[in-house]
Amino acid sequence: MTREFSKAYDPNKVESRWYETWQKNKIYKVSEKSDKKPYSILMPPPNITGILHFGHILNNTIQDLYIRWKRMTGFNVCWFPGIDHAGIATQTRIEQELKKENLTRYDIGREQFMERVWQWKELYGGIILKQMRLLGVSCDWDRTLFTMDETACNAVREVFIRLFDEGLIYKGKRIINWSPLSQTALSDEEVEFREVKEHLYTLKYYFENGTDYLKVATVRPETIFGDVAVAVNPNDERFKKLIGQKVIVPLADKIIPVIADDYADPTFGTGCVKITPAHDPNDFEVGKRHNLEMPNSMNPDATLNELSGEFNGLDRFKARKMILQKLEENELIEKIDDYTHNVGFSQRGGEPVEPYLSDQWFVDMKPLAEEALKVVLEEKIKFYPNHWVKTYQHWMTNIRDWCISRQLWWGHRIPVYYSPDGQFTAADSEDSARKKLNLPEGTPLKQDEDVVDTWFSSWLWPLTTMHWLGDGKSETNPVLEKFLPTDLMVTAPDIIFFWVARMIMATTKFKGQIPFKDVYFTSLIRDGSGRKLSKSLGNSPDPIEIINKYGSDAVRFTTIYLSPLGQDVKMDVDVKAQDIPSMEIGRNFANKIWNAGRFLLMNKDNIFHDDTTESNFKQTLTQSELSFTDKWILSKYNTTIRNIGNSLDNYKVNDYSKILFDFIWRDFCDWYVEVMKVQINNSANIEYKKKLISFAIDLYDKILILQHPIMPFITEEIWHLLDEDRTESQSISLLNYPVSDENIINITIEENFALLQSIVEEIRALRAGVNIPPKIAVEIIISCKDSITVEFIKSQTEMIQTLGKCSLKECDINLSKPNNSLSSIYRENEIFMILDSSIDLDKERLRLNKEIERLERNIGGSEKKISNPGFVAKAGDDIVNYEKEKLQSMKESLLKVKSNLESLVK
RNA sequence: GGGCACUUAGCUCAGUUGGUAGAGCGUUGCGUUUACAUCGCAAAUGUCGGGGGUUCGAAUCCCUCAGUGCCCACCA
Repeated sequence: MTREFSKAYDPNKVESRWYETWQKNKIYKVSEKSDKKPYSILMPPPNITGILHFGHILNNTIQDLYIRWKRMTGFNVCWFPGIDHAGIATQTRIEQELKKENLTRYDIGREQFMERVWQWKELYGGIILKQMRLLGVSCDWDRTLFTMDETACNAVREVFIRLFDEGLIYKGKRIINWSPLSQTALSDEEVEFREVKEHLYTLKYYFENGTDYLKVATVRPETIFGDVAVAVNPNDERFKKLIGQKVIVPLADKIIPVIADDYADPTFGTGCVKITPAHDPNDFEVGKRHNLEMPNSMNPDATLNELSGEFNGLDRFKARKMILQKLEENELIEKIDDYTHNVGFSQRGGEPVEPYLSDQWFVDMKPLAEEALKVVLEEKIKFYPNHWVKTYQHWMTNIRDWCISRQLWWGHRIPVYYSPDGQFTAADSEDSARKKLNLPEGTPLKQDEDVVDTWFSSWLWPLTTMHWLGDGKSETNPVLEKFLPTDLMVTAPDIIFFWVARMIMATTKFKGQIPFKDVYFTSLIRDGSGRKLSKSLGNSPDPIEIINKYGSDAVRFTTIYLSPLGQDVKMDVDVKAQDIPSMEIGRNFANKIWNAGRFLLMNKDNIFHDDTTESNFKQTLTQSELSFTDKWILSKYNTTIRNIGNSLDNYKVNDYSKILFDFIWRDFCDWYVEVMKVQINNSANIEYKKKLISFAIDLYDKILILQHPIMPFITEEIWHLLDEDRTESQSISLLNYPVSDENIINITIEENFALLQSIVEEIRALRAGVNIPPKIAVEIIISCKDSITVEFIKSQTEMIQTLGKCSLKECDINLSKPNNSLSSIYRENEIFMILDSSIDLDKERLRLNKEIERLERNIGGSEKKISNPGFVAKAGDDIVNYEKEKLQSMKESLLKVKSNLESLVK
């Protein structure tokens, strides 16, 4: 062999070479000018601080699979890649670096800080996109968008202004989720609730004049310095007469009223609740209703402030301890109970979120949600799996305003300008702000210091990737016209609200179009004990290591193979060894595919060398030269193509992988190749052999195309090896995906081949049952149920003999069982295996007895069914007839097995 | 508290419109036949979570109970 075709497949020698070649030849370059039907996908942009994890692998493999498949089925595909600036994560990263130099961002100032971030972005920000290349993703990298690119910035600004002008963005003083660690507001979606075991402290709030006190329960005694009232339920008889009286806040010497509000639940705690409007959303509402003051007793870093007297400057949790101590000393604690409740934690920082009263910007979501819900309920956008629609609907109908301002520097700065006298407006420049506010030229304006939530740029992703500017002047362009709406969005379900829902809102609102037609919610990858793979849990091996170990194709295949639509995937992770052993599925499969190709080429070479005519291999078998098995594999091949199409159309990607796995391994390798060997060995006709091998290579070529979307590298490599004329600039990924030819699918042939397979398997089972070594060719006699079967089996004598390692002595109808023989029945055909006398027959008797038991059991069930008048009357004719035939067949088999057993007893 | 999903062989999961169950891994036995030991051949293992209902017939449809996972809300 002249080619490099090692015994075992080595992905490391293949994968990176091909990726470079594809890039060099720009084969995935996209033009919006193509006449082909468009097909597009938006790549969910990974964070610039991120590194590749298994979520990305699954997600991008699915996308690449569809991109490659659609590209090969005649579409002009465009996969828009990109990367997200990830406000909080990135800023935190840079601040950590500054900390090493004993600096804070305030020391170097906003401008310099931004420079640092951009420098960092240039150095490390693209790592994850480079890692994704290892996966073989076939996107057009020239179209990569960064959410802080100028066009994206413009769009964010314009959208902000537009919503502001429509009154859909407003500024408000509200209780928001405050992250003390990042010192910024968060949206509701960025808060995770976890169950925490704490204590419920019942404190004594003494009446202003008197020795009696009110019992007030709280889990957060550190917030007492923000108390402005104690609320009781107006219908609570116990406290009715106390309403309007004054009590003293413990340790604070502050006098507050007892008020009546429905919020107080008489059945909970003591029935009295302290009202701290600046530190609890419910208390805030009570405060508003009663027009109460809203003193803030905390600093942005969650230390107590000067309101808290001697506790000023203490961290909230330390303060709690100290305050409790002091309360204890002053006998102000009535009792302490264990208490388990849910506490909100910052999703990114991991620390408990502080409900915090502050001025923030909000988007009024209700007007946007209406249309966004409609397009999903009307199935203009379809969710796969469909059950996510309910989740989506629930969120959309109970939607709350989105807090979009972040007290960060890294991000899109809020385009709002303030005049010295407190007027403000949103505008794209100071000048236009002055105009909007009717201020004289030269009036100094101050821009808002805050930036918007990262997701405020992400929600425009369908538009910004396609160069939409949002300024009303360029509402469309050739890219938008071609590729919007996109066809598929592939994403994890955990960002359905963060991202999917908001993209739908933004695109319907600003463009009047849906952003995508189908949404595929991927599985979540979990470890053996069901935990989500994550860096913080330390249960996620580095995907790069796994790819290096098993190959990208193997990782792609295994991941898809194990990921059913709509269900999470458990993988046997071995973090210590940086290993995921189940990746062997894909690696072994790749090796199998490799070796099948190797087999074909070895044969091609052998036959070529034997050939004196030197004619080429372009000639293949004619229709009349096709053998039964050739026709069978063609039928199976076309069935496979049809099934693949159905699976992919319905987003059953793991079905797709299984269909190909079974077809290539079970049908093509286990059976067709084995039969092919017989066909080659049994023919002396070199022309026939050449045609046969050409036929097989031709078929294998197409099988590789079928497999290409899920295993791009190995299929490209073998496809090139199979034909030396193929040049480097040619690619299997640009070929047409085979189309199923229904006329070639032949059920009769598939059934007959199944009979052949079963007969061979019966023979193998018989000899395995008595441990006959494979070198001994046993003698077989087959007694068939009819002459058609006799004819068929005789035509397959060579196959049966070779595959069953036997010699077929006789085949006819109604042959009787020879002495010293084993027997087996398959669909009323009896197979006898002649033994050389001395073999112990006990095992065989046991086996036959078991078979009799099984048959009798099934016959019993079947008879019961048929004798049931309801069954015969109500079941369909075909089912009743089928049942009758089955019963008849089983009965005949039973007779035969019984008589075979008797012959052994003799 | 509300919602969604899941419960099938030791493990991970298939099971299309209801007709008494399949695959891969693992286990056991045999095997080195010139594609492949990252392989081949064969074998064993299941009252399809419990109970009830609809039906001639339920892993499949309905109800209920139990368990697991996730999402939403979040009473001090």
